[in-house]
This record gives sequence, C-alpha cells and structure tokens, in this order.
Amino acid sequence: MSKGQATIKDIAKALRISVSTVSRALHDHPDISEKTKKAVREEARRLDYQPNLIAQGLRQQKSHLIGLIVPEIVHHFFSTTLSGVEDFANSQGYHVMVCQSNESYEREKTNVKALLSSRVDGIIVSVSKETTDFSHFKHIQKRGIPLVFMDRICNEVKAPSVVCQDYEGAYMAAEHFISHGRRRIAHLRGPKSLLISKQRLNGYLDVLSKHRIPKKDEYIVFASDFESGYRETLRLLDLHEKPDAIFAVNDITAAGSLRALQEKGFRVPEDISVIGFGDDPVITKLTVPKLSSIYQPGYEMGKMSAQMLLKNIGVQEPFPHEIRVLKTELKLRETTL
Amino acid sequence: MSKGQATIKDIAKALRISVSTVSRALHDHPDISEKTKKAVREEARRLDYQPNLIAQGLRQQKSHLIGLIVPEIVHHFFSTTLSGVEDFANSQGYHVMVCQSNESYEREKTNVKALLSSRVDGIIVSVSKETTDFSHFKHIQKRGIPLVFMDRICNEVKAPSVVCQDYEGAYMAAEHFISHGRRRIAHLRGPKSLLISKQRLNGYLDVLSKHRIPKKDEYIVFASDFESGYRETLRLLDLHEKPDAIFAVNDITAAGSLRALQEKGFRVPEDISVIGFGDDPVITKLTVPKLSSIYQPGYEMGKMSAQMLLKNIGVQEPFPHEIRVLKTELKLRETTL
DNA sequence: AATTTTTATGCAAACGTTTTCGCGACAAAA
DNA sequence: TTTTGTCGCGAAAACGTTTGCATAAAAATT
Repeated sequence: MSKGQATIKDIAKALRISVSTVSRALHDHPDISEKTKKAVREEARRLDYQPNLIAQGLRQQKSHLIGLIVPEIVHHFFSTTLSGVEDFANSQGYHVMVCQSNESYEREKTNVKALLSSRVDGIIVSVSKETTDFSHFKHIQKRGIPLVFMDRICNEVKAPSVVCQDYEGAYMAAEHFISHGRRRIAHLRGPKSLLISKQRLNGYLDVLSKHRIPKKDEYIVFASDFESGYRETLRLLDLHEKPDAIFAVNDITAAGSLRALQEKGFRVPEDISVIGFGDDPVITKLTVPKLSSIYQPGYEMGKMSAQMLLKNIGVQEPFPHEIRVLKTELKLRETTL
Repeated sequence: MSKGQATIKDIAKALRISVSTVSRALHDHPDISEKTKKAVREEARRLDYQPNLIAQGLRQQKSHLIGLIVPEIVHHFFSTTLSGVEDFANSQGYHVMVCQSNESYEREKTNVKALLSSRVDGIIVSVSKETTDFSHFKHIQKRGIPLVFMDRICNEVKAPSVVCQDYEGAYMAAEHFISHGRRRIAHLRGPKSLLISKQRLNGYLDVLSKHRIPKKDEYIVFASDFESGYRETLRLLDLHEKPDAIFAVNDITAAGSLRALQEKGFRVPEDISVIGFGDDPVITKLTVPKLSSIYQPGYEMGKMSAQMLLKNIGVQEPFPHEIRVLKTELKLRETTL
C-alpha cells in the first residue's frame, strides 16, 4: 500500500496481465484494446501510480533533465534567465538542475562533471569570469550532448548561443547622448575578459568615432559594482574636462555613479546624463532620479536558450554555431534628457 | 571511443575481469586486491569513466537529487536561499532540481507530482501564497520521502521547518521606534494568508501592547510591493494623526513608502522613521536615506534546510516536527534615529 | 597431509522501465 | 480447407549499476 510507490508491476499483478501490456496501455499504444487501456488507467490512478523517471531514463538513455550553470543565482539577471529556462523546460516535460559556478573556473569544471554524471540531456551555460580555458565545454560536446551558451558566451567553442544586443544597446545609449548635445561621454566598463563588456564598449566607441569624437582614455574606466561606480565617478569629476554623460556597463554601477554625482551636487540629467544597462526593475525604480537603462530580455533569453537546447536534443549533429540575438531597448527615465 | 560514455562494462572488458569486481574496486571495497584496484582506477581515468547516476539511482533507490519549490526565483530572498541549498547539497554529493510555483496552488501541485516522479530523495518547499489545502504535502510524506518547509512554512503539516525570527525582528523594529520616542507607529502588513506576515504583525502588536499603546486600525494597512507601499503611505499621511514611524513587511514596500514620504516633503527620520524587512542589499543601498531593515539570513536558511533534509534522508521516521529558527538582526541605517 | 580459514573474484539477480519479437486467436480471402 | 492478415497480448532482453552468494586459489592451522 504505502510501501514505496506503485510500479507497473503492481498494476500488472492486480489486473493479471503482463507489464508490457501495462506499459503500452499507459502510452496509448494502438495494439492495446480500449477495454484493457481503460482498466489499466483506472488501476493506475487507484494505486496513484507515478512513472519512475529514473527507470525510464535508464531504459531510454534520456533523463529529461537539463543542466544550467550560471555564475551566481542571486543576480537578478541570472535568476530571471533561470526562470525562463525553468518555465520552458517544464512546458516540455523537462526539469532543470541548477549549478552555480560562483565565478570560479574550478567550480565550473566540477559542475560540468557532475551534470555529465547525472546524464543530463543538455547543458546551458553562462561562462564564469575566471574561465579562460574551455576544454571542459568541448568535453561536453565530445560526449555528444547538446550545449548552449547564454549571455556569457564563448567564441572558442562552436555551439548555439543566445545573447542580447549588447553592442546595439550601448550604441543606442551613446547615440542618445549625442543627439541631445552631449560630447564628453564617459564609460564605466566591465571586465575585459567578458565578451559582453567588450561589446558594450565597442558600441560606445563606434558611436564616438561615427561622430568624429576622439576617444579619451580618461573617460573609459573600469567599474562593475556600486562601490567602484561611485569611486570612479568621483575621479571622473576631478578631471579637468568633466564628462557630461556617463554610460555604465550595468545598473548597479550606474547607481553608484548617481550617488557620487548627487553627493558632489551635480544635477542629473541637466549637468550630466546617465544610462545604465540591464534595466533591473528594482534599481531603476529606486534611484532618484529614476535610472534610464538598456532593457535586457532575461526571461526570454532563458526561454530561448532552453528552446534551442531542446531542439538539439536527440539530433545527429547538435552543434550548429547559430547565434540568436535578442533585442535590447533603451528605456528612458529621469537620468536622461 | 567517443561513442557515448564509458561504463563499468567497458572497464571490465578492457581488463578481462567482471563488472562486479570493477564496481567494488571503484568503491574501494576491502575484498579487492590493491593491484586490481589500481588497474581499475587507471583504466577508468583512461576511458574518462563517469558513474551513471541514473543507473545508480535505480539500483539503490536513491537519486541523489533534492527538489526545491519556491514561489518565485527572481525574488532576491528566494534566490539567496536557493544558493544556500545548492551549495550545501553539492557539498554532500546531491543536486538540486528547482521548481517555481509562481505563487500558484495548481503549479505547486504539479511541481510536487513532477518531483515525486523524478524520485527525488527529499523536497524543500516554500509555500505559495495561494495554497490553503495541504494534502499534496501530506502526500509527499505518505510516500515516505522527507519534506522540509522553509520560510513560508505550513503548520498544518508536521514536518521539520526552517524560519527566521519574524516575530522577533518585527518586535525589535517596533521596540526601536518606541525607545526613540515614537508612539504613532504604522505597519504596512503583508497578506493574511502568510504566516510570516502574521508573525511580523504580531511582533509589532505585542510591542504596542507592552507599552500600553492602543492599537489603531488605521495604522495597520495592507501593502506588499512598491506601488502599494507608496499609495498606502500617502493615505497614512492624510490621517488626522499622522504616524511618526512606519514598519514595513518587506524592503520594497518600505521603499515605496519612502518615496511617498519624500514627495510629501517629510523628513526621514526626523519626522517619520522607517524600517523595512529582509535587508535586501540593493534596496537598502539605493534608497535615500538608506533604509534601515531587519536582516534575514536567506543563505543560511537555505543551507540549514538542505542540512535538515539530508539528515532525514534514509531514516525510519523522517518527519520530526522540529522548527529551526534563525536569528534576524536590526540593521540601522539612515531611516531611523 | 588434511582441514579450515582467508582472500579475491565471478555469477546472477535486482532496480522499473521500454521495446523487439513472436504467438495464438480469429476473421477474411482464396 | 488452406492461406493470409489483423488484433491483442506476453516473454524476454536491455539500460548501468550494486550486492548476496558461491567458489577457486592461497594461506594458515591442525
């Protein structure tokens, strides 16, 4: 009765038929008579039968599990993508095993190993900052299991990838500054190791050169959290030629920047305009003035990643180097003219 | 070679020994000679053997998987707990399947069913707002698999639970107001269906009655997000007797409240003090003035939940009604005197 | 030398499925 | 009547492990 879960054996025994018949009946196989199917279905619900996904997995070499490796779940962006992955996977009968690398290369490697051991049917990864060697990803592919990169992608490994318009987003931001008469645009850039940081930097640079504005190295400084955003902005304000606009690599950095501007008595956006990146709902709502930002479709990126992954499960050549780029949007609020 | 993963069969074949010997060798069984063990280990790494957790799971009736059901992953608190769960589970050789209920009772039920089907070894759940019927949780227990409630616990089902000092946190907040001369303390309370909201309300109420301050119904209003926090605070400010302190059920509500206060030109904390709940690092950093709040140890709660869960895996009577209460702390910043 | 004990290994069953193959029954066609 | 075909079902193998039991060889004891 309550001794463990019921199996198809129990159903078979109760109905005095074979397990194969039960299995087929539950899968609505045409060989089985309607009468038998009905009986099986009834007995199944009487016993509260739940198929054992482990046994199924073993038999069909398919775990119906996908792995997700992200740097840190607590970042709003990543938990948003996770939400998208989870929703789509669930809708297709899959489940998600989450791992966080904590931005550590070593943990990323052990995560990969663990997921492979769990025989996940596919893996989505957002690469850690620390990672410069990518053999563990190639290893996944050698095993023949589909791999999709999301956001923090990896050009060294040929795999489907999902990103958003980092370059275009940055371009839009800088272009917006220019079109409102700003010429001294500073950029709080992210770590060089991250492709997304480079893309955002490039979008910014290309706008400058398009408008024949010489690049000024003092205007391009590294900052990727609240404190460094604050600190570096203070330094920007000490420059002889102060910037009249600041484009930050992410929202929390922009928030730090705003704090500095406010403390030093600059008016935003009149004296200096600010645009962030990510459109974090909490941050953009809480800053005063409200932060303008580039919206990044995190949920859709997760969903799309899961979709591309599942599409490649069970196919012969599962690694098309297809890159899907999702749209970003400039959300104007109060830190821009 | 690269055709699928290597199995113990492959190792056995290569070494011309039996699979049982290989299995035992890999588990360092004392019956096996050192020489054989060494050979097996070498061949295993040569073939890059990874144990098939699915097969293992089937054989030992143990998936080394735990399920986690939370209302919404994107909430900072929940992603923090997830992080704790993941870290601890990983350290013990377990993995985590995440499900979100999206605050829906129906999805919670299907989540439970899916996790049971996946034969997870245990389940941690933070109950959805909508849930009033708890039979799906009892069902988990009938199946004999350990269940732990976390934060959003459920008194109707006897199971180990992990919470934080919601009552005490609220008590500290209100007590702090009182000790600084405030008497007209308002409370932006959460939904009645949630025990944590009730606890926070009770802490607040008990402080009032301890100090013989009559409870005023106009001071206790429902609000649990930015907009309602903002709106309800505006209404509080329309009262004949305006409050001189506001305790909010969570940080984002407190932030909404602050926004209203600021717009109406009230000085915080001089005219009105504010304390939130949760100590969200982003929110408390961004509000001006910086929000005082009750720190809630999300990471530790997740870790502790995982720990209690694993402790109860494989024991005869896995449902002691043990409630672990983790400490909250009053973090004073700039919205309090 | 004969017996017992120890050591190291193999056989086979089991976990819960799915699926290939085959078979008997019965109906339709020859 | 024989052949062919369809229908409904069962037997058994397989997926990759673990483990109780048996056993052969070697070592220790009598």
